[in-house]
Amino acid sequence: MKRHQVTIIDIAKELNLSKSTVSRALTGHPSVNAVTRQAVLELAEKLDYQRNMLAISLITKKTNTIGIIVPEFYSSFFPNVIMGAQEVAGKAGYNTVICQCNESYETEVANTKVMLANQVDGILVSITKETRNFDHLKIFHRKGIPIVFFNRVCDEMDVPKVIVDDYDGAYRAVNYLLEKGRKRIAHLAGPSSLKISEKRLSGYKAALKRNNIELDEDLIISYDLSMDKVKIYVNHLLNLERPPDAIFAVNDPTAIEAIQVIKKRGLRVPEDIAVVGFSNDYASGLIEPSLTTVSQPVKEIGQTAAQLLIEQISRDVSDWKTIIRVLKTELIIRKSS
Amino acid sequence: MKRHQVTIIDIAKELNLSKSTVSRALTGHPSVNAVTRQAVLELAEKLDYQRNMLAISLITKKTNTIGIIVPEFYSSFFPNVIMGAQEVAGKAGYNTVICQCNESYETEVANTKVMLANQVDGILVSITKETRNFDHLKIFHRKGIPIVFFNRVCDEMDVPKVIVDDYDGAYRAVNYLLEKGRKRIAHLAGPSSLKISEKRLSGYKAALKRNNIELDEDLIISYDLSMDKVKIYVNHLLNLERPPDAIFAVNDPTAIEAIQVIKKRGLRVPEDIAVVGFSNDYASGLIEPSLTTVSQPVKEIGQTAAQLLIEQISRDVSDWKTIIRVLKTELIIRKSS
DNA sequence: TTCGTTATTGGGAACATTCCCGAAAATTGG
DNA sequence: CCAATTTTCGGGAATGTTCCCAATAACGAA
Repeated sequence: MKRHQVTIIDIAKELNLSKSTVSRALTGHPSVNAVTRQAVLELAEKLDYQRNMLAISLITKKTNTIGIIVPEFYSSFFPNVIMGAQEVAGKAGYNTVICQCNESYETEVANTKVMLANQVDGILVSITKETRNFDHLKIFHRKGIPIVFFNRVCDEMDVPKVIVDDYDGAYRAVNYLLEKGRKRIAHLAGPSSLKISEKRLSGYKAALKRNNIELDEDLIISYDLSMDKVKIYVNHLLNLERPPDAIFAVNDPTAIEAIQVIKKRGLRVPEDIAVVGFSNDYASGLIEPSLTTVSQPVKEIGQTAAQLLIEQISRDVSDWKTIIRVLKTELIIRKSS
Repeated sequence: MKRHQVTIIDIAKELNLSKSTVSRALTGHPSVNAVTRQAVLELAEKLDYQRNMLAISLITKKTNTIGIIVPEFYSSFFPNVIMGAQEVAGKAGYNTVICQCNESYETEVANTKVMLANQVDGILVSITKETRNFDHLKIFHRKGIPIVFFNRVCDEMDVPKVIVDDYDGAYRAVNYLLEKGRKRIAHLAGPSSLKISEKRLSGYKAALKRNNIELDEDLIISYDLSMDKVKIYVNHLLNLERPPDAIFAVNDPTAIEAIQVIKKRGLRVPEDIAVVGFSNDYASGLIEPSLTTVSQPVKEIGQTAAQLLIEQISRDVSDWKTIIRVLKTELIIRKSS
């Protein structure tokens, strides 16, 4: 049973109209008689007519689809950002194609090709920890397809970005630890390829400086965010001659992992060593002791990113804005500090 | 600067060929001279030609896209299933459109329309807690678009399904609690509209019966999975004249929430009351005490679902199979029991 | 040389729509 | 009642491909 899709031509024939008229009636074009329109609409309803978006997109060169490329689904961060983005995209009539890269640069490039082939009207992207070359993303810019970065942004591209004030968040977190009397604060930093790592690191450094604490490079460990390594680094820190009395982690999963390791060693959090994370993931309120962390307005990140993208899409290529929207963080103080 | 998309006609003109020949060369059709093909391929490369999938899909009536509809992104469950599904779909050359419904029936129906409009080749779906009417999904069946359910399946449709043995998992969990000497085990059940709730409930009942424990209806609370209600129900249970000494929750978020409430009341887990969940979410290993739970092969669920769907797509409508794939669960014993 | 074959290629319909342009019909004003 | 509009509609090109059917060229064989 080959099912023939109902087309405007079917409707046209049945009503003795031309496809042009049916098209106009369906799209709400003003120059069509009210009765005719009514008849078309009714028949369309009756035949369960569905407009063929493929054909429409082919002509209009617009798919009403945006792509979202995220590096991972490990924590609750990206799923939540996506929810925010989908919410405003959906309201604006855009569909969403989501790609998750498993933190792999190659997958990111491949996903990028998928988006291109699918002719998305624009993309939202947060890069993987491996991404150092941005040619695959610059293609979009060259082709006139809007792109908006969020969270993990690309510094060498002049496009809109949605970030939080990582520097300030880190600064406040470390400052808080110092106020609480901590003297030796270690930092489990992310890879230097990511701007967020750098910013959080410099916030950390600034807080120390402000409090006249000398920077001890031994206490700064930059790693690639693969969770299995956390154990090694935390143990390394605890084995130092003068171990830290606090750890500021680049993100919550790292902080959570660190707490596990510390507890396993028989040390107490926060008595022996305080831990602070970044992001306020779902899990951070659950772990024992609950994690002090710098909370990001996750959903809002997704919303503003999508909004910016949609504005960009409707705008003309010539006057793309390179807005950088910086959202506020909030220090959530819990038991781990 | 209006950017003219490079088409096969551009290539054809430049090489003094017809678009037919170029098309054949590009698609690897055998009946085209080796030199011609080479020339076409090279020029295509040089011009950065990209096939227009819209046009191709319009003709072939195949978009190479599958849709995934999930009820929520709250826990790590669905993101992980999606990762599994995307993995096998991607390898088979399929793109993925993901929709998340916020547990809203209406959003699900809307998302369903999106999928239809986008002409997906098939969909993977797990219904919302509100879904009781399945007309919006039956449409796919009628239109000859394959559909595969996973996790939260629809009982009244004869299509492939991927589930775990919920009955068995619940049975083993409750049985374990009984072996540990618990006498009054409460069950925080999910809404009866979901098959998984029912199955887990009956596994619970079976385990009690098997151990000659009389069923106490007061200990069974069926709720709608909205987290804020857990507090009320757990408190209600603890206020009973003969409060339970264990709680078996329909899923991990519920169990985790229950633990929080119990702890807040000053009771100890598991000494005063044991808690067991279902799914082995990311958070369940982190909470204190760590949660005993029935683990599901999450990624595998996504993989098999996608596999089943793709088989269905390539198959002819006439001989669709209605396979039900039941995966195994595993009882993960941690500190909460 | 001529005919039958095979290897290549071209032409054009089809896919479902939109949109521009012109034509027919209806309405209005004087 | 006729010209001038305005309203309403149809025709056909265009979107970028695929695919079927011919047509042309080349190449042997008779």
